[in-house]
Amino acid sequence: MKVTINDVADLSGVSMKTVSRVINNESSVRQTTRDKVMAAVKELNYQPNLAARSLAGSNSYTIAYIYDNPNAYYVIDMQNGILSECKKQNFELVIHPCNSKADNIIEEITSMIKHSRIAGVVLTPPFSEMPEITDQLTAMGVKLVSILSGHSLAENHTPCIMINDFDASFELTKHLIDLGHKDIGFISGGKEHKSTSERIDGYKSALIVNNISVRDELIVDGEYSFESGVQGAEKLLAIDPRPTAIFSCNDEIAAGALFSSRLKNINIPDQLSIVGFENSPFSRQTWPKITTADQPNQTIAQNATALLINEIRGQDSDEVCQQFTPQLLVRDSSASFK
Amino acid sequence: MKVTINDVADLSGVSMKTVSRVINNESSVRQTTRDKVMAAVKELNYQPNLAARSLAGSNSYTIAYIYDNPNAYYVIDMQNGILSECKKQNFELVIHPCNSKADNIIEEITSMIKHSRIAGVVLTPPFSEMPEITDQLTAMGVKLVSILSGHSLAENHTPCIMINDFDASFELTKHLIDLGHKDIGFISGGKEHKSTSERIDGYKSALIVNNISVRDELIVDGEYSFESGVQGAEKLLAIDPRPTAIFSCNDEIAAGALFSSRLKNINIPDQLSIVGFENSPFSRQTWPKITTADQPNQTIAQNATALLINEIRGQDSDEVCQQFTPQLLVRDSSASFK
DNA sequence: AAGTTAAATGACAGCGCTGTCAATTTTCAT
DNA sequence: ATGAAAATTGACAGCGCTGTCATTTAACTT
Repeated sequence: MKVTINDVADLSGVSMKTVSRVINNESSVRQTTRDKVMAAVKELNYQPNLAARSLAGSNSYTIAYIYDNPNAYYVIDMQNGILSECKKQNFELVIHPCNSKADNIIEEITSMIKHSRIAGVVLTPPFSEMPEITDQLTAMGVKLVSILSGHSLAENHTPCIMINDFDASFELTKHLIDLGHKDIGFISGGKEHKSTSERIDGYKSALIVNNISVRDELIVDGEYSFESGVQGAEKLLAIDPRPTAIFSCNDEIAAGALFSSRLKNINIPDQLSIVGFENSPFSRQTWPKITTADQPNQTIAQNATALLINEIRGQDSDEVCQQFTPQLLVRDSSASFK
Repeated sequence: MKVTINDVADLSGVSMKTVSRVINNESSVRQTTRDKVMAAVKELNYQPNLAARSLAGSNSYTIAYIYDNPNAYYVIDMQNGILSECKKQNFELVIHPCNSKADNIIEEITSMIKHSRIAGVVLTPPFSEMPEITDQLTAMGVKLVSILSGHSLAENHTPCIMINDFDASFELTKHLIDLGHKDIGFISGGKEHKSTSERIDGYKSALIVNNISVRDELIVDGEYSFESGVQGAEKLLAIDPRPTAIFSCNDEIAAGALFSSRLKNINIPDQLSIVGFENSPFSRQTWPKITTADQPNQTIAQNATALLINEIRGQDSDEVCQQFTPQLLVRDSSASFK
């Protein structure tokens, strides 16, 4: 029934150890031997036992996705991307949701990594932006790949994927400007997220480049929630003359802003344009649908995983970092200013 | 550095084997011994090595969560529940998202189960309601636990958790009736879901019990989406005299109905009551917040996993099936009819 | 051709745990 | 108290593989 390395060894007439060498693609096996073994592997449809392998060997074939994110859509996308690459490369995935604010968080993570013999970790914000975590992991000899927000591709040695929120935000703002808007409000996300500051900077930069002065009263603090969008819009729409467009730091905020405008009988997009960010399902479940920036999370996760596995395998590739820029997705919540 | 079963055995003064028994919660270990061992486990912070365990044992300690569900919130909740029980019982989890409508779905699942040496599977709709899947799995000797919608606790031998959508729906409808509503519209979910018919039946039953006649024109077909809620409400609100309350088959539909009502300047809840179902984050991100039925998915998943692991361990418990009834959660979208 | 070095292969222990079965202790009836 | 049955515990082999190191074989020397 189940084929072991010994069966392969017997059939090909070599020792168990040599089969092991072939399986692991080690050097110093004669080509003729290698062929013999491979033939036997095929014939018996042999698949190495992962448990035995990781028990005996020092290296593991398991990676972990450690996250703390209230956004279920995001997590699922990431998870699916990671999973598809794992499947391709014969790695296993352990998922580990946890609370980044717990005070024993470092201990929790390290113990979990030791326990499950994790070879590498995929990190998303906020963990990817917490040096105490990344340093600790690196010190433990665990490989990692970080997914984070940023626009200057730092001289990073550890693999990472950068989301260029700055440029995307710039484009989104430019889209509004191109439509004729000059008084553009901004509802920000939580300050603790790097993506928030990146998006604010992109917004400001687009204004400046287009000779529109940045007015601080048009930028209201908020957090990544519907409620915050409602309140932010409330504030912005009380300004006289009121802004003709609102840039919301993400789609949830945009949905809140949309709601708030509806309450005031302000027609979207005729009297007010609203844009979001992320292309989350939220942005499609409103009416009108929200213009946003599309961030291909699943692809990002998959690429990140490929980078990580490369690193684990010790195959040095020239490409350790990648950058993604979310793309402008024009829908129905933005229109030209008349 | 790393603690093994031998360290625990030494510290507690028993044999390795006895520690193993305690870890695996086997019977025939004296309570005093068990306590001693547990104390040592705590002190050393021992965690069994999963690889060794599955290598040594004939049975595996890995379960799979196989799902096909577009609702990210649901999946995350389930996943967290399963994970927490796995952690408690020292099991591993493999997650396997897939498309229930693919034509090679059975083969995909069976091959995955063989390859990953899965001992048991957690199934949610639609898989839990597909006999071709459950039969195949059972035939393979894989233990399983099903989570599904239903109100008659069948004489089932395979473990399952039933969501009593019928009773919950009854309660929700009764809530509206108690508020004085008589003309209660119903926007249904997709017919392919058993939960839809259960919820319709509960609604009808509550009407009948309260001597309100069931009017078919008040029940509109739909599916589990925001858009469907918008359209369903559109239809219902065109009826003259229009219903004074709308029962939406889930929260997304309710959010759509809410939106649609706003457009027509119908004030919620003063002029129209709306209730949803599920207590998904959706129901909290609207304004007003939606009255709904709370379904504790995480707890459900955790209990289901406990049932499954019990079954895998061969510990026959009297309780193979459990029933959960989502609880009425009154919020701001329902009010008495004046 | 004999000696030397490098390449290829194999023998064996052991990773940390569980299954089997035998040894020990406890329990209970006589 | 005494023996038999039952409950509890332990000794030991081995799961399938890789690491180490010894051994064999091939490939060069001069």
